[in-house]
Amino acid sequence: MQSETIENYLKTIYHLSAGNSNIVNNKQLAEKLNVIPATVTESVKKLHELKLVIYEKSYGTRLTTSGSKMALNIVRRHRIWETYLANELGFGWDEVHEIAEELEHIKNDKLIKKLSEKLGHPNFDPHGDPIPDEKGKIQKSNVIKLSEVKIKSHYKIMGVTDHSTTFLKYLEKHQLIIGASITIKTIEEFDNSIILICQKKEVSISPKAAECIIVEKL
Amino acid sequence: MQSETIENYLKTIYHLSAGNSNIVNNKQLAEKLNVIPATVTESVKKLHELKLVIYEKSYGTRLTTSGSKMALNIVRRHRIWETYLANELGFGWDEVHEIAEELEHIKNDKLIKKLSEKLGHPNFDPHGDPIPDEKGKIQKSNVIKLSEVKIKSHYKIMGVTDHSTTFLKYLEKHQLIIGASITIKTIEEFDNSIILICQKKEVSISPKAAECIIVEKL
DNA sequence: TTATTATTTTTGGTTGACCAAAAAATTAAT
DNA sequence: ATTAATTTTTTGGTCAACCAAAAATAATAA
Repeated sequence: MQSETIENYLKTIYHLSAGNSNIVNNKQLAEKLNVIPATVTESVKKLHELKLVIYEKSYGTRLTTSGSKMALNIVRRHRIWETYLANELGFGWDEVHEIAEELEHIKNDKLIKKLSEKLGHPNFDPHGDPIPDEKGKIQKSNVIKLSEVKIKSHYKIMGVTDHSTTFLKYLEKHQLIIGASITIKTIEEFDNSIILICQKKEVSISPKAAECIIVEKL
Repeated sequence: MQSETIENYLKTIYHLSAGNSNIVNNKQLAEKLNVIPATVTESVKKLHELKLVIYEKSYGTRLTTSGSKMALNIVRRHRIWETYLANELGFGWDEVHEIAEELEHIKNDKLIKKLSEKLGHPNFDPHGDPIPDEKGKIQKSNVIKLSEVKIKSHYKIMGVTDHSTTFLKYLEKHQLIIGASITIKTIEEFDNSIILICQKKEVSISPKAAECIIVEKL
């Protein structure tokens, strides 16, 4: 089995099992990997042989310890590259994923080490997703989307995932400033709008906008 | 045919034909690509179908205009990456080639554009090899190794291709400074040592050291 | 020019990653 | 519990990129 194929399978199993070692089924995998389930059956058998997953017939697949280690390393590479592309090379967040899908397969640990160093060894990527360290350890994040906040809690606005001028204008109009602290007042039952207090003013944010705003729990 | 395979064939044909459209034969290609000649026969037939090369049976292969364009683009990508790894990420010149062999296949023009921009659109890589521009144009270089200089000519020391401390000590001892102008006095017939004048002092450089010093003709 | 050597091509075969369709097994619904 | 729907696996097959060995062609030397 080719290393790029292995990496893509492990990464996908990792994501589908939500970081835990939950069981993943063939149909899901097939969908994410753009192959048919029959192909997945074949592949997971081989990965089982390689002791990277535990595959139980007609039941499902989960990562072994070494498979998990590899998966975390790929996730690390992917997110380091995304962060590097965004922060050091000025790419938009909408562009970085696709390029990182290719770059993540470059096999050179020193390269990732250098990139991480340049970035100041970040623990989170621009989307707020954690970057596993060299040993695969993940730092728990308090960073979520504004659309996921709980009522009456306090947050800090960390950034946005949409850089369009229309969205930036929206932020300005609603007086939302990156770095500002906010308190969630209520969430409208009718349309899920979020009513929050920012700089002592009450503002209402649409669910669509809330999807694009990254906040950190205080 | 997979794009990475195509790229490796075109790049290799380009190098073996020395930038011109000289004919390349299967044996040479097979050697460089680490495959047997029979495989090359098969592949160049396909490349001919794709109009990227002109393959004449039992005679040889050369690049078409579009094949040449592609080859130059790969060379560009390779050398931009090498330069970036060396200049921006602090890799040694001995390390960059291998990594660039992988990175050159990442298909994203904007990425190369950004890297080139960061580097100030260099026309030459750290080895003195020219970097083709976006259109494939190559700037003729006056940069050569000290081992290739002509007698009684003037040069400027541009850099070195060996970064070991032993070599750097050698340079110091011989009072060779990057940026300094030099004049070639003679070349020893016996052992090809180069006698040159640098900062008004006469020094003798061994052929081995001369291989690692990059100079520009003035 | 003929023999020898080198190179190229042909032929038949492998492996990895995939697919389509049929069969088997599992899960859900009545 | 039986049927129906879904998911999984099996079976047979493709395609790209490779190889080994034999046959054909070209180049070189005697």
